[in-house]
Parts: sequence; structure tokens; C-alpha cells
Amino acid sequence: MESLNEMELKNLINELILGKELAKQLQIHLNAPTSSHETRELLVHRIMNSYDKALYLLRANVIVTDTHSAGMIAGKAESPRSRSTSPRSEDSDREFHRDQQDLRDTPRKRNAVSSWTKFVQVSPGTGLEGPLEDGYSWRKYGQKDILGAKYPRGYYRCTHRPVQGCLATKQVQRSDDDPTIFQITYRGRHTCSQGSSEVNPPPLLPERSEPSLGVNQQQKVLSQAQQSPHELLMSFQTGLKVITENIDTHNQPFSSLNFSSTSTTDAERYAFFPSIIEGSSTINPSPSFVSPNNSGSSYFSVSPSNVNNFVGNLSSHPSESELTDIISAATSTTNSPTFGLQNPYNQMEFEPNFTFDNPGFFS
DNA sequence: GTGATTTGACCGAA
DNA sequence: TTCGGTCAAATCAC
Repeated sequence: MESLNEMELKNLINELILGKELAKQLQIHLNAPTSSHETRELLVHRIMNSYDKALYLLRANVIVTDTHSAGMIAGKAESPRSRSTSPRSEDSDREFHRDQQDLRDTPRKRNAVSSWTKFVQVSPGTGLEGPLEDGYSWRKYGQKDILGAKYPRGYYRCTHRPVQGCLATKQVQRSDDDPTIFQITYRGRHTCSQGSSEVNPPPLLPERSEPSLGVNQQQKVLSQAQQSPHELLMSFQTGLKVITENIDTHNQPFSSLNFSSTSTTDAERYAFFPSIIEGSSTINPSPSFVSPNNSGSSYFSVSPSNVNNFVGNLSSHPSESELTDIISAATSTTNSPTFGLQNPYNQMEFEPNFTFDNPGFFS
């Protein structure tokens, strides 16, 4: 495994320190006859969550190392979208056409198509499980039991393939170790109008469990789960209140708090650890930059400093106002329903058709 | 009736 | 020869 970068290392250390502090608290509560069972449970959950995040950091680093094309994970690496619709350099142009040629001429040739992988975790208790809706319409064309894998792999292709010849595909594989984690491997790029010009793609929300839902069913889930930004923020802040309260005097299940519940989602992780995705932490895409098919600035970006503050504050039990400020700052750049904390899956990554070499980006 | 999913068979890369 | 990826008929859902 490659060494963690400074940002990731800091986050990792923070999580481990937090876990240690929580363990100390648990020890105190174990020796205190007045301590309630719920409090102890709560601490156990938080400890596990802390370790979960730490492991996620390490795991993400493995992903960057091992993934064939890790653009989705490491922002500093080549984004798959960097070879998309508006190639700037000759090299990227050649690369683009070679990929297209590979897709057409040798569609079954393994590892010949640009691919990138992302890992998505869902909350087991929310009822919303499975791989994420990612703004594109996919049609399942196969499912296969994979050798050594506990769960079958689902094969999806772009719905617009028959009409527009879009060759984008994705594979969804549930993790053996953690069934709440899905490995989604995208192959090829969207050449359909949906992928290249859609202004307001559906917000990204979890699909149901594997085997996944159809498009219609996914959209049902979407409609059920959609909330306004204000509602999201309010609910988020409501959850934040829990963390600022004295756990000894409240028996509210911690699962209601996204940040520290055992049902940790990518929303939390990505909100806390954008460096997992951004790799070097030097890329802090503006909303207009992140997604070409989402010109409504639906993606909020979390700067490394914000994350440092966030993680640091989290470790020392930040006040509600501090957290609110952080969230407010983070959300101030957004004005669409796909507010990043609710739909984090794309906030730290780049849509498959994103182009770094977009002529307007670096200007 | 239409469109999406399921699933066994087939193909081809490794 | 094995196994991952795709095809296509059957089935399901709306």
C-alpha cells in the first residue's frame, strides 16, 4: 500500500485519537454503576464508527493503489472524465478514440476499456440500500456469480445504448467483508445526450438492495427520499444537536446522528474525508467545475481546511454553532436539492464524462 | 402491451 | 481450461 498523504494521515490519526478517547469514556462508564446501558451502547457504536472511518481511510488508499484507473477516487489522478467529450490534447484525444475503438471492435477484451471504481456504503437501517443512482439511466443486462465473491455481480449498460449507441457500462459488486459497501466499476463513457448535456440529472440517492432496482423503481426511491436543501440542512443540524449534548442524559439512539452512528454512510465519510476522493487534497473543485451535467452547482466542495477543522472539532466535541457554521459554509455554494451531504457520492468525484481539459475550466 | 429484469448459455481473454 | 462478460429468451412489473 502506498503511503497516505498528509491529509489522509491527519484524518486517520484524528479518527484513531477519537476512538481512543471514546474507549476511555467507555471504560469510565463501565466502572460507573449509574451509567446506563444505552450510554455504553452509544459509546461502543461511536468507537466502532470511529474505527470504521479509519479503516475506510486506509481502504480508500488501497483503492487508489489497486484500481486500474483511480480517477474517481483520487482527484489528482486522471479523471475518467478527463478523456471525455472535449479532449484538449492530442494524447487525450488519441486515448479517447482508442477507448472508443476498443469498445466497438473488441467489446469483450478485458481491461481494454477505461474504467474506474468507486466504493459506496449504504446505511443498513435506512431501508435505502444498494448502489447509488448516479444521474444516468442504466439497464441491467446480466448478473454473474463471481468466483470467491459472496454476492453476485450485476452488469448494467446505459439505457440509451440501442438508440444513441452509448457504450457506458457499470458493474455493481457487493463487498464480501461489508455487505453495506458496493463496489461500482464504470467502464467506458457516456456518449448519450443524457450523459453529456443533461442539465439537471436526478439527485444521487441509494438504490435498493442488490439485485438492484430498475430505473422506475430507482426513481420511486428517489422521489421518496428527496428533500429540500432546507429540510436536509435542518435535519442535519437536528442530528448535530445530538453530538453536542450530554450523552449521559439522553438516550436518543445514536443511529439518528449520521456522523457517528454505526450506520455510517458515504455522506458522512465524504463530508469528513474528501481527501479520500481527492487524493492530494489540492483539488478543490468549484461547483461549476465538478459536473458538466449539473450546471446548477449541486455539488458542494469541502476544502481540506474545512475538513481539518471538522475532524478536529469532531474529535473534541464541537459546539453546535461550530458545526452549524461548518455546514453552512459547506452548503453556501449550493442551491440545488442535491446538496452534497445528502448526496455525497458525486461531490468528491467526477462524473464519468467530466473533462479536466475542458477549455473553460482552467481559464 | 411494453419495457425492464432474470437467468442460463455462449464467447473469448487469460 | 477457467472464469468474467455478454447475449437473448423467459419472466415479471407496471
